[in-house]
Amino acid sequence: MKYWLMKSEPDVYSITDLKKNSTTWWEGVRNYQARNFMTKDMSPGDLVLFYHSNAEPSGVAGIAKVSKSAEPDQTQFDKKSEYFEAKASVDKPRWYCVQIEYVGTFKKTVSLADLKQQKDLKDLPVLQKGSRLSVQPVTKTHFEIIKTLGGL
DNA sequence: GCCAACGTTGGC
DNA sequence: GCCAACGTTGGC
Repeated sequence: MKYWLMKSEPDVYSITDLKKNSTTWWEGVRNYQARNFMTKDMSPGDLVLFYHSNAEPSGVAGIAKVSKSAEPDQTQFDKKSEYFEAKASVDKPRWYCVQIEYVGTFKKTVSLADLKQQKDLKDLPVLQKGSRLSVQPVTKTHFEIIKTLGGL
């Protein structure tokens, strides 16, 4: 089993939305490295730190898990979607996404400031300068520390 | 709103 | 295959 951190802007899709919907396809990822993590390395059952970016405060808001392995992201075929990809076709999809399922919401978001205070988390990818990747692997140790900080 | 960091594109 | 220009991300 692996552990991940996935970013979302809560104005677009928050942990509360995921709780409401129970599951969601993680559509809209348009970065090759993030895509490759989803297609090659993620498996159902993997656990996910749900990270709110561009938020007040930004930080880890809860836990989800991978419920279905990667399939073609349908939004790339939709001309009306902001995620439309002209170079993709149903025969040759370019973008993929996994389905994730709600697990739990932290009592209080573990903010970036909280994360930075933890010496044991100094190597956490999301804390590194210029870290923009929206799907990142995290170690089991880091996952457990953050889960505990979040009260789960 | 600013801007540093990073990814992608496209001319050559 | 290089690299300048451009677009995006995301903290502050």
